[in-house]
Amino acid sequence: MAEKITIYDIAKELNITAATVSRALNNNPKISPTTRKLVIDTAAKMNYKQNKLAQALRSGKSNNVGVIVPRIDSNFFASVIRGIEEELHPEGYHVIICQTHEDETREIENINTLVNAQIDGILMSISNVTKENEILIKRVQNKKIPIVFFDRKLNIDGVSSVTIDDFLGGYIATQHLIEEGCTKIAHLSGDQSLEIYENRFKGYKQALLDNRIDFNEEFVIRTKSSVNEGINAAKTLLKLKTPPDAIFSSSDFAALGAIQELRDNNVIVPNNFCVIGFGDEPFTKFMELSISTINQSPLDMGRVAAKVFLEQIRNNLETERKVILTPKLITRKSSTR
Amino acid sequence: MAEKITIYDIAKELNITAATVSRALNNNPKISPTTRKLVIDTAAKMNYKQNKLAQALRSGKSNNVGVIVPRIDSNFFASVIRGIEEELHPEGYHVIICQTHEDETREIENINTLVNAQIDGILMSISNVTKENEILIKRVQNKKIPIVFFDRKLNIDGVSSVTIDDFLGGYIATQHLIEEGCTKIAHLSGDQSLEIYENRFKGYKQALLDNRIDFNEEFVIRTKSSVNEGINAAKTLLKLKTPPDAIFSSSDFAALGAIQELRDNNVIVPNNFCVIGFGDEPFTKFMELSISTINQSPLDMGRVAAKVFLEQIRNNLETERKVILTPKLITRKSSTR
DNA sequence: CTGTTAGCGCCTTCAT
DNA sequence: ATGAAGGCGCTAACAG
Repeated sequence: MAEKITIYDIAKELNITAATVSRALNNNPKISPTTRKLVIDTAAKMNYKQNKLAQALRSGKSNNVGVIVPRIDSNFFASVIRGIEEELHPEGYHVIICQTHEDETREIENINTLVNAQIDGILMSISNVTKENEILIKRVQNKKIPIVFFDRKLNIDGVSSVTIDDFLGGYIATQHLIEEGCTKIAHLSGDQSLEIYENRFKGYKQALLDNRIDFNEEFVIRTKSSVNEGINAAKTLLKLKTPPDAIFSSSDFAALGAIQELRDNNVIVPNNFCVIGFGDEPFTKFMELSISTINQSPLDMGRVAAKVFLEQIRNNLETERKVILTPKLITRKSSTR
Repeated sequence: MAEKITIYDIAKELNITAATVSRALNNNPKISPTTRKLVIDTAAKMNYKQNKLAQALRSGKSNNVGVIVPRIDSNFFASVIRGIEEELHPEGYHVIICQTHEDETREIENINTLVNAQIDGILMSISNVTKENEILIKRVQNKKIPIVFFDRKLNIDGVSSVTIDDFLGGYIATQHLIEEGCTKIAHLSGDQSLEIYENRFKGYKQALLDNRIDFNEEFVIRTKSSVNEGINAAKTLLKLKTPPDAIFSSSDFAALGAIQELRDNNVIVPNNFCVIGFGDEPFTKFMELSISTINQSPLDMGRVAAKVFLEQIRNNLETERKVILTPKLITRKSSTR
């Protein structure tokens, strides 16, 4: 009862050949309706299940795609993956998850093992911008394996990507703070070798410029995306001789930390100090002092990335697509007076 | 340059046979060191990559495991998956993600497609308790495919599981509220056909009993795990002629909703009303009025589930394991006076 | 130590 | 409309 049933078993049962069984099962037009029905029925009766592995080896298509992210337990990446899975599942693809933990070696290793596993495509958010992984990715591209970047990308000709307009995100966040009356706006930035952080920073600067506000180098602090680093950044900022009156943080977590530190120093948010984050993490909405932020629609990002992948597969990678989604300003209490 | 290199190409290059190449590459002892080095070197030179698909078909081992969860974009499941991935990756396994969205049909379909894809095991959190999926799971079990349940399980002989002690979780949460001086404790429960919710409820009742507090049917409200349902539940509770003075919620989200509604009705938390949730979702810690909760150590749960799977594989499923992790009480502001 | 053979399960020419 | 044969890439059994 636990035996593996193959098309040969069905063939033997019906005194026909495996090829016929295969054809019947695959809706091949040149097969008699009688035989087809017979085959399908006995296949069901014998509880036959197609071995996808054999089919994959034969066809060169595994129906698996690899998704590489820094880590999966962040709401952003989990949501993107959800979008990818939901879009790809109906098309018969499985989603294989890999994490890099921002580690360059792991990133390279993940790409290699996915390729060896004969995945049909890679959707990834880059962790490290290095020559080495760029070379590797180009090599994968040469093997005609579609690659789609989402969020954090590398600029490579012919490689598609789905991102949001981070420049615009930085711009509207800053513009919003200015409209709320803030003039001394600090910026908590991430690693600017990653485009997303560079662009948010540029958007920030442009908004200042457009409003004739001087850019102040002291107001820009490099932080990781964590509550603690936000706390430290706020400490630094408060020590300045002319401290800022607002923060645009590239990370919701850092924004939260900053708010905590501000409050600990009796700075009243938002009355005396406005804060806006980036990412629309769930907690920003839940706080009593809800945190303004920029929404990146991760679910859509995943869906679109998946669609781009499907398009690539269907058009033989002829079309390179650089999709740019529009960030949405979410104004909440932390920046509204 | 983008050609697929196989062991035959290497064999031809060296005027030996593919079998020898295979042996050399697989560290087969009976091969001369000279040949081995030669093979390995030219393999590297030719940029040979093993085709895992062929190996999988040949060996009957795909080195893929399927993970089925209701959805991936919840911190709990994402963390479990992270744990699974981290434990299994070094062992050469890939993790395939499937979501059910609590839909019974999808759950069954996911199991089937994973089996067809020749995965080496299934780790899952059950979405629906039905005869149908129990039968299917037993059938998978008969095929000698290891199954490991985590968190939400089915009780099936020979199928391993990793859960937390939900009874204890419900008990210590309730006990804590009692120790804070609460006597009229309500309970927001999930779907009690799922063991986890049934057991949390039982733990709640036992704690009441042990403290000689009468159980009040009116105080138990069935909610889904959402902020809105928490709000509605609180509304209902506040309308009672003798409303409760505390809530033990099986869900952090419902707990949050309840707190919001309480505050909207000028009930002061925690002074006049204590609330404790379940799950230790990130936001519970971040709130200004941080929410007490029960931690389920999802990362460990994932790791242990993965270890149990590996054990099953290695021992030919001979050992059935029912691992029960200990929940941790996290007391925060919402329940501490 | 290495070559020969065969087969994992499937599908797709090429014949008939 | 169906059968025969071969191969996707790999490895294990059997020889020698």
